[in-house]
Parts: sequence; structure tokens; C-alpha cells
Amino acid sequence: MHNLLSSLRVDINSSLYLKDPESSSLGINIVKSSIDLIDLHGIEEFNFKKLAKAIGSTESSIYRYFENKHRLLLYISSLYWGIMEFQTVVQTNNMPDGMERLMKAVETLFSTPQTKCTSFEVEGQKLRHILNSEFVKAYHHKLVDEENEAGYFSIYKRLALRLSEMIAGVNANYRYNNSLASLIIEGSLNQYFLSEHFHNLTDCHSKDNLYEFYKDLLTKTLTS
Amino acid sequence: MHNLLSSLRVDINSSLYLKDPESSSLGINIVKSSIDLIDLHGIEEFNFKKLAKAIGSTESSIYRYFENKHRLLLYISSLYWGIMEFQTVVQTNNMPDGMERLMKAVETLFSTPQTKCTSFEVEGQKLRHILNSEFVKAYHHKLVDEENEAGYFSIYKRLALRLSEMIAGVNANYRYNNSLASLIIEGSLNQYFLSEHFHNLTDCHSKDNLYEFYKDLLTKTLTS
DNA sequence: TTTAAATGATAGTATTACTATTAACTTCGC
DNA sequence: GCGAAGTTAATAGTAATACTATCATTTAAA
Repeated sequence: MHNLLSSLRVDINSSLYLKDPESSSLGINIVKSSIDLIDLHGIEEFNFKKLAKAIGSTESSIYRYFENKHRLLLYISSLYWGIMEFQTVVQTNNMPDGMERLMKAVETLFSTPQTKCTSFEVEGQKLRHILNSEFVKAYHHKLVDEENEAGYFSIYKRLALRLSEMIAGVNANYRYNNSLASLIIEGSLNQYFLSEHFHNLTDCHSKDNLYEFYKDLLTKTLTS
Repeated sequence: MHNLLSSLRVDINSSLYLKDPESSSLGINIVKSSIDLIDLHGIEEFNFKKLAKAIGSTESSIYRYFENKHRLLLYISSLYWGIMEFQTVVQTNNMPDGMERLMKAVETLFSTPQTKCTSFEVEGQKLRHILNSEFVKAYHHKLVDEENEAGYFSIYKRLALRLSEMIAGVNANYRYNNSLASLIIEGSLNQYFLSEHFHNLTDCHSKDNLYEFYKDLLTKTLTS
């Protein structure tokens, strides 16, 4: 299994970057350090000048890898969803029972991403924290339709469709499998944010609680 | 009822503005026109220079009402949630049956806001469209905890808690009423966005569909 | 009618998000 | 080991944004 993990690679849409960051140590530094900085200060406070300073390089060098910070955020987001998809596939592989599969997928979605299967040895917690806070900004903007067309969200959508299919596998008569899948994936980001910043708008303050909440919701919705 | 509607006023946290926009025609113009512009071009493209031009005033005059565009967005958001809360309360008033009450509240949440009960005669559709696209940006930032502390999200939170209490009224043993309430309110914004921009990540492309999806979810979750 | 308050007009600053240019360093084929 | 090609660094510059400041003018209230 370890070999499989290290040989597989998250395949990120190549139009998200100008030069593949995995192709050089500077590129890897750009991604790793940007994850540190965005995790720490948020995307608004983050810019290429600060990033350049942090890695001891220059703005112009960073611009050779990414057109702008928005694209970099999309790259980081794809990295996250790619890892999540990979883990979901690995974890649910060869599970014959539909409900068990679905629950395993949900549990995986609420877990910390394993960054081992990438070139970037970053803390999965940081990656998830970034996605919790910043992913909504990656698609809530004027050019979302163009970017969606260009495939910048394809990994995210593929994961949602996988989940949707798993839901259909549990109950083929359920009419809202796509909406339910989106609801869960959104929740996997948002409920953590609520716990951190709007404490009494959620009852889930641990991964276990969250899993229980969605398990209950899904079991009742799909089997009653 | 009409008198009640016109005499009641959505009470917005006064630290969101420097000078109450409802106190002058310029203030009302600022809010009305900003809703038009943000609806049309999104919050990133929007700035006080463009707003000033649109209403035939100046940047400096607008800065006398709102400290910055972020505060203005928070003001508009409070307006939306205030209307939603008001409508929910009016619509569910005197309903003895808990489930019926909850369903009416959900239906109201997915409806277009009635702006009659404000000083701003704007199209409710625009207001909802802005919230669908921009509300997440109102709290996904570095200063969220400070702003939350200052009460900038109090109407939103009060609405979530009302919904949470309604859920508890249906099933007192359900342990996740806060999380479920947040999930519904988030969904009332997000599922519309999905329908518009990520069409096949949802099955709900009308208000009726959405209502059915959540009705099914809530009925099964709370009564089985 | 006087006075204060509100608004307009204009100018200016710091920061951001880039673009352009040139110089220096690295790497790779030969 | 050498030169060419590619990569990165250093520096400078631009347009737009998000304000702040000042003072003149208009409007409203006492």
C-alpha cells in the first residue's frame, strides 16, 4: 500500500499554473509556504510580496509559476480535494455494503487529509483549515462559470458525484442524491468553521460528533 | 396586518454604520444603489467610487455613512436576515403544531424577502441573490471573531436559534438541533448558488424542489 | 437670519496586484 | 569545461483600490 500511495499523484488541471510547481524546489516552496501563510493570516492578508519574502525569493519568480493568488488558491483547493478523493476511493474500495461504503466516505471527508501522496509535505490540518475558511471564496465570484467551464473545479465535482452515486447505491429511489451529496461536502467544511467561530450554531465540536450527526441524518433519510 | 408591517422596522446594529442610512435620502440611495450594483457585478467589482457615480454623489459623502464596503455588506446582510426573521415570525405565529411551524419556517427561508417592511424599496430577488453569492465573504475573514463579538451577526444567529428551537419543539430528544438549523440556513443560500453555477451538483432547481428536499430530510430525521 | 449640519469637490497617500526589463546564476548537451 | 538555454533575482514602474484630509458650498433647524 505504501508504494501505491507514493506512486500515485493528484492530477491538477495544468491551466491552474504557468509552470508546474512540482517540477522544482522553488515551486514546491511556493506551494508549501503559501499554505503556511494562508493558514496563518487568511487569503486577504496574503500576497506574493509576503510569500516571496517568506521563501527568500522574489515576486517575479512566483509570477512565473502562478498567474495570481486566486489561481494559487484554486491549485491548493484542487490539491485538497484530490487528496480527499484519493483517500475516499482507497478507503471505500472493495466494500460491498452500500451504506457501509457511504459512511466510510463520510468519515473520510471529515478526516484530516494525508499529504503523503503529494510532493508537498505540509500539515493536513493546515490544508483543511484553509479550505474551511477560503474555499467558498474560490467559487463565489464573477468568473465562476468561466472557471468551471475551464475545469478548475473538476476534482471537487468528481468527488461530489462519487458521493452522489454512493447515495444512489444505498437508496435508488431517493430523488435528491446530488443535493444531499453537496450538503455533506459543504458541511465537511462549514461545520468545522461554525465550531470554531460560531460555537453555538452547531452541536458538533469534534470529528466524532460531526460523523454522528451526518450518520444519523443519512441513515434516517435514506432508509426510512 | 399592513399597518403592523409598515410600523415594524428591522433593527440593525448601529455600529455597522457611521450615520444611519435610513435618516436621509442620500443614505437610502446609498443602500438601494449598492444593492443594485452588488447584485449586478458582485462585491469584488464594487467600490465606493462606482457607487458615488451611480447615485450622483461623491466618495467622501458615502464614507460618512459607512466605514468601508465590508461594513456596507454586513449592513445589507443584516437587512436580509432581519426581513427573513420578521417574515418567519409572522408566518409561524399562532401555529400550534411543531412540525407545521418548522415547515412553514423552512418555506419562508426559501422564499424571496419582502422588502416592504424596510425603508428601502428594493427587489427582494436582488437582495437574495447578493446573500447567495456574498454572505459567506461577510464572515470568512480574519476579524470574524471580533465582529461576531461586536454583534454584527446577531440577527443571523437569532434566526438560527429560532429555527433550532423549532426543531427542538418537534423532537426534544434530537441532539443536533443547532447543527441542523445551521445546515438549513446555509442551504437556503447555497443550494440556489449550486443551481445557478454548479447545476449538476444539486437536484433542486426551483423553490418547490428545495422545499421538498428539506421537508423530506427534516421529516425523516426528526420523526423516525 | 444665523448657525450648524450635511454634502460636494478636490487632492493626496499607502497598498495591492500586477508588468517589464535586465542581470546573474544553473544546468545540460557536447 | 564551455557555451547556450533556461531559470531565478533585482529593480523599477503602472494602474487601481481603499481610503484620509481639507475646504467650499448647500441645506435645514433654531
